[in-house]
Amino acid sequence: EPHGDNTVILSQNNNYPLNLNTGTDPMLLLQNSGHLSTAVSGLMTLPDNNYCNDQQLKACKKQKRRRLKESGEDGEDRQREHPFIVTEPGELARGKKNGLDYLFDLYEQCGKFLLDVQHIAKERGEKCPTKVTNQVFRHAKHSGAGYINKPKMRHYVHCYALHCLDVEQSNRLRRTYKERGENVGAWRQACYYPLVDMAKENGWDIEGVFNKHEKLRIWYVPTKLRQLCHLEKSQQQ
Amino acid sequence: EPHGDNTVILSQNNNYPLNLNTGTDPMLLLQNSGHLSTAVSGLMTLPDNNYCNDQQLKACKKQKRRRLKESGEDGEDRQREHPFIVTEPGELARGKKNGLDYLFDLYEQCGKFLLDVQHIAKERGEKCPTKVTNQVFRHAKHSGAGYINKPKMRHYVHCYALHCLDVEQSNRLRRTYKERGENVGAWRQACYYPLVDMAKENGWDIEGVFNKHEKLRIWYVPTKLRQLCHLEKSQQQ
DNA sequence: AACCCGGGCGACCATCGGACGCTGGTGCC
DNA sequence: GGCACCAGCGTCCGATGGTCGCCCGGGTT
Repeated sequence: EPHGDNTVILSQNNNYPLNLNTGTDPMLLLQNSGHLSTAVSGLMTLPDNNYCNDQQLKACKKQKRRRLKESGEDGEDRQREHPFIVTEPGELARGKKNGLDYLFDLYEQCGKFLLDVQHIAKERGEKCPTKVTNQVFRHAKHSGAGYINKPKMRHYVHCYALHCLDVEQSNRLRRTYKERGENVGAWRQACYYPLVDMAKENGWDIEGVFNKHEKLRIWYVPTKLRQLCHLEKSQQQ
Repeated sequence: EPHGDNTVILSQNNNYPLNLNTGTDPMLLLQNSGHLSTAVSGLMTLPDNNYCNDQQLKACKKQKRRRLKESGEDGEDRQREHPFIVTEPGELARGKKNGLDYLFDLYEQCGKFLLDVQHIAKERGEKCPTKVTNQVFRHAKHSGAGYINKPKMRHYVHCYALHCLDVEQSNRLRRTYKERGENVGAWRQACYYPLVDMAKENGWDIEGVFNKHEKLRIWYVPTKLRQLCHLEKSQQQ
């Protein structure tokens, strides 16, 4: 049973979120303060998944995608990036994989691209973004950084956040997950909970947590993280 | 020759913007520092007015509008608000008109509605707007403030800005324009230039000028004002 | 070679900020 | 009453933030 990021599963009988991909509880792998997450009854699907389910529309979309692919200018397809694997700090990924240091460097690159965009905007007297926007991704692509794209960067923001806010804990988490042979998805899920802890210590203001950190301020707080904080807060008292 | 807000006209032979509605130069009415606006050659239309000019589309739109009006539920049309007139501070508008104190009060009301929306968002763990957004206008409408709407509020933001940042000057401007029997459009145009002055004193950072003021921070800087600042800056040196 | 797992990212959607210009209220003659 | 003026705001538009799930790379058998 595969599940996407939209499904956050909290176990019924203990206080920790359960990762279904591996069948192991990721929180057991963490030496954190460990008093998070009160009981939640059953599975929880957080987002209001209102995507259109119309059959014809879906078929149409699929056809369009195929058509684009086939007609595509003699197949000069951009290769997709190698997938990430869980690596220790400083470790280079072997084979056709990318490591997490590289992932985090992508966020630093985006920060630089944002600075570019801000300078250009100021020069032109246009409105000046404070966050990494579509415009920044477009600028990155035009500047030759075709390996940067919005869905990827948004997907791992909270992982980068943990890396920024508590390198020690982030590094520990990486080592632990690597050791146990967990996949990237499991590591990514696990990154949420230390952040919820930090939000708690900051009066549940996760936005504020991001804004206090120079490098984090430019990233939107992921919906999922905000929801987890809210859920946890309302369970707490 | 009527012209909309999209046309900013700078006279060729003096240093001040010219208001075409009245044929009088609004800057002559201002006792401000008065060293703004270097020469600009000829008429300037600031926005890139890329509106679709297709005939059929326009006809279609017009028909749609008419249809909506005709089919409209037995004509329980919302009456439009009385137009604003230039009033002195404290002066109540006579007849079927509204005064400028009332206009500015609308901005205060929007500020309150934003606070509501922020509280609700925080309660629900949703993302919390820092500016007056569509959502705030919707909330205002639902709360019975049907007289508040986005186009109106955006139209006069810079007038409210002047009122916030320098009541004295704002009041003087109102009195002068009233005295001379200028219409609201002329007064509104005149409000731009003192703000450009302030931006100049603030290193041309109009965004910063807005952000420093508690009540102004929640309003987007109008495009036109930003453009005027940019134009003025690039003429200056 | 065949298979399946899992994750990269193209493409979609609701909604946003922003603006135009029609419509009709209003005062004047 | 008729007319001309002008501004309120309904309605549109391009672009945004946000996300899904198709597709295929890659490792395993």
